[in-house]
Amino acid sequence: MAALQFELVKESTNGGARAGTITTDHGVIQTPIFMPVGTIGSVKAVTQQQLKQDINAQIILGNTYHLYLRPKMEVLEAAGGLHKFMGWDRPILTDSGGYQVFSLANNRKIKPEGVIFQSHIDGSKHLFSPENVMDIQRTIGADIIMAFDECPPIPSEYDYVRKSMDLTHTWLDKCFNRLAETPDKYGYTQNLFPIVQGGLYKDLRKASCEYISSKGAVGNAIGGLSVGETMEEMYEFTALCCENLPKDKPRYLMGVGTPWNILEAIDLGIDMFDCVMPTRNGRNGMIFTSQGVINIKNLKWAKDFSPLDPGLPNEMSQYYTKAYMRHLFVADEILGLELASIQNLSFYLWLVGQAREHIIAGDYSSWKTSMIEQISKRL
RNA sequence: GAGGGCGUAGCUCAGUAGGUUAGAGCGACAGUUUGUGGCACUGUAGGCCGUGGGUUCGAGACCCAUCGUUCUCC
Repeated sequence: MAALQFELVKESTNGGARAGTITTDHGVIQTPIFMPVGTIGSVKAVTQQQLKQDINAQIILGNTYHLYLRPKMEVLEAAGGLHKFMGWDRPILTDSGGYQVFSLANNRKIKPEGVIFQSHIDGSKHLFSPENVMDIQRTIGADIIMAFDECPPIPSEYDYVRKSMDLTHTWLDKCFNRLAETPDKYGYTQNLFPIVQGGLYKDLRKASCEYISSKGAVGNAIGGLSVGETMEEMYEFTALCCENLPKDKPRYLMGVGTPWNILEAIDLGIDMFDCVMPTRNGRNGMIFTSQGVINIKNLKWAKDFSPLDPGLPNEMSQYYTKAYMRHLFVADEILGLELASIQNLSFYLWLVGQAREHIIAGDYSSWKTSMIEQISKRL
């Protein structure tokens, strides 16, 4: 089996946007792509069949930290990896748990050799090091695995961010070494993506990009954004990273974002995205549609019997009405969570598919401007 | 018929020894959510405190009457 390959299909002439294909041992991904988040082996409220048939997800995410705690490695190993365990034969990417260093800040301690986490489930303590995070990701068996990094909050002091970045770089070397020492477990290739850090400091970001680029990885990720900065800062630093990361490798902007964030970042040269927003916000009643954003709990939808999203080709978006969706949410019905998740993910996947088509057609920038205006409206 | 309990926000109820603009939970309405611990979080509106008298500087609290409701006994 072969390492991940990235092929550029088309590049914009008046921006950084590009269309490409990523080939993995579990199939091809057409970029730019959005990857639904399935932290513990489940894209919450959505079945694998729906992911394929309704949403057209090409790759999904898992999370090392969460899968390690549940169902635990012995189960995943016995199952033959996460693909078989959850019944998903398309590509999977696992995040390393680096983000949990940030999001579970109250329950961990950072040391040079790794991070000691206190489990949010039973309070037990676990050391996550670059080495054992690689081992864990070997057992989970994702096609793309992420380096173990530290994601400092924004704002953070320069000295802290610099030290944190150095630590992330040191850990990166250890990740590569460990991966080289250990064989693929399930007969297909696992590909390590390093992660750029450096906070909101241009010199650090640039240095991090250079260091990450020097590793010659098959793909590269930008971390440490969408953690408290303004939208302008996020775009500025995304642009800076794109300029300083290899052109011929996929670029993954971690944790981003809103639909309009994604369209802007595509224009800057990003190929891959993931975000909990379509699923988590969907479960809280925020519906993304091709016409704009809906808070489905609002009274104004109570008697609106128009389709949830008349602009999507997706069957579910045509079949159910806004009024029915509001009813499901007000009544706290489980089906509402499911339909909202499917709608939002369908929309995200539709949107990046449209972006790809317009990149190939050569009119991405003008399309992007009008599309952002349309989809960011509050309905 | 006799005796007792209870009437405070849409609902369920708190309201200390009578002391400024009467509170909570739920519900309603709205806002937030960016490499997912947490169908979560934040806010706003909504009350002649059943009604009418009285005591008092001051009553949701005390007294009288009245209406409603509920329980026990005959």
